[in-house]
Amino acid sequence: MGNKPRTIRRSEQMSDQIEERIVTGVYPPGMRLDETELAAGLGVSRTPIREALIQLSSAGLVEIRPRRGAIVADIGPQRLCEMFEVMAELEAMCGRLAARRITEAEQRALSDAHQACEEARDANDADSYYRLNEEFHYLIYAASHNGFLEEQTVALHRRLRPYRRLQLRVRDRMSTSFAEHAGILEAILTEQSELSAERLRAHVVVQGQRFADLVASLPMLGSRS
Amino acid sequence: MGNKPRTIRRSEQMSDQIEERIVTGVYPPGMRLDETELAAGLGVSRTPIREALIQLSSAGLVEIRPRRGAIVADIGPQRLCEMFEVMAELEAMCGRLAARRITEAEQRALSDAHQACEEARDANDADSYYRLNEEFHYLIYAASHNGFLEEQTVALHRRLRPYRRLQLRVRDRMSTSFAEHAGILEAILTEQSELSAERLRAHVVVQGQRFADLVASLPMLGSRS
DNA sequence: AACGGATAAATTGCATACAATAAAATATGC
DNA sequence: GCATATTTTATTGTATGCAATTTATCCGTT
Repeated sequence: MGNKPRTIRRSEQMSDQIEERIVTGVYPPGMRLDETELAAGLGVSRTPIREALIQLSSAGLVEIRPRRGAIVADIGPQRLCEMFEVMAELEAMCGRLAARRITEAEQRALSDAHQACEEARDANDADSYYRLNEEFHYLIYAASHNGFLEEQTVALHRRLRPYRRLQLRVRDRMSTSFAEHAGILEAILTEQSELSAERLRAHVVVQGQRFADLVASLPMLGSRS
Repeated sequence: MGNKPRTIRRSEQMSDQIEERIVTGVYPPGMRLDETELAAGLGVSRTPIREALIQLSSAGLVEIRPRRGAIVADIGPQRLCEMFEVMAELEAMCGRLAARRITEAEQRALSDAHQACEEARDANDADSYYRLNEEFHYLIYAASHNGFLEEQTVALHRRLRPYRRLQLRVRDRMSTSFAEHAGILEAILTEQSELSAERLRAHVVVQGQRFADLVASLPMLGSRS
């Protein structure tokens, strides 16, 4: 697909770097992000760092408190549930549109992705499954043929990523997830738009609920300086 | 309601200023935003301006092309339709949740807002109606009791505002809009969540379509430097 | 010894200076 | 005379310096 103008701005690169470290948990929620420290660590001046932090703040990944510095966004259980609620609806919308608009090539790609998930499940490879699961979902977003919706959904997905990581190890996660995927795939391939939407919504909602339970059990996680 | 920590950052203020001028059409889509010029005009240095532009870029209101400066986002008809499609779904979701969760106080406020709209319609006061219409919708967002959803919906609403302005003068816009509002209000007050969602979706979709027609008729508007 | 206030240190926010790149203008060759 | 190459100019991107405010430390008082 058409790759964008490819920015060479340092602040963009810094933003990507920091975002990567946030979503992979290197910088855990609540961690303080010192501008000078980051600048020194990444080998640039404070200016690109500041610009990157502002960008990440707009994306909701960090929180900037005036005169008090930036911290990795530490989203409370309440708000997290709200975000999953919206995520479920966005995914449902992607599914509804995808069922109506998916091309044959996209159908094949989606089926392939599903099969790849199956192999990862059989191999009990959680890391691979996580990655392939993501690809499966992203293909649905793209098949909606609504570029704006795709972007919004991807953005929110990324934003929830640091929290989703926590539920990787839940018992039988892969099997239930895969079974749900099968239902979703079938609904999309048979162009049942409302059924696709419904199944995707349920798929995400259950993730959110699972997650909420997990959060409730773990009192709190790394609020480090 | 709870007002936030109230930032004193200049870049935030600049961002608000520039956003205001964009959504009110003072800075029309496609217009070049010169950092030095803006800085001089707003009485600050380039730094807060740059930070503001980055923020607005994240919000989708301006587009920053590397080394080539920023322009007010000029969204094509295609993408605009996509955005209205998403907007319709977000509003529908707000309506669905609002119907289930609205409090009695919020019911009264919503009814009052509706009545205010009626008065503006009777007075044939388009400007007032536009403002009151916005309030009506915002009350529904808030009544969803999902703060994240509310934020996202408001953000997208704002982003579409410069384009919505164009259809203010469509014949009988107020009357049809008001009639649709009546149906929406009734569905919410009787707690019919799916009906609320459906009517809100239709209400927004029709806006999007009206707008698309309008865009198609006007070949293009102000792409000036 | 604990609490409160004053001073000191550190960090953010803004302004300015400089460097790098793209656009414009001018000159040059055919 | 037009197209192309080169210089000039303007604007963005980055670094640094300074001021303002917050946070930490230290000392005095109760």
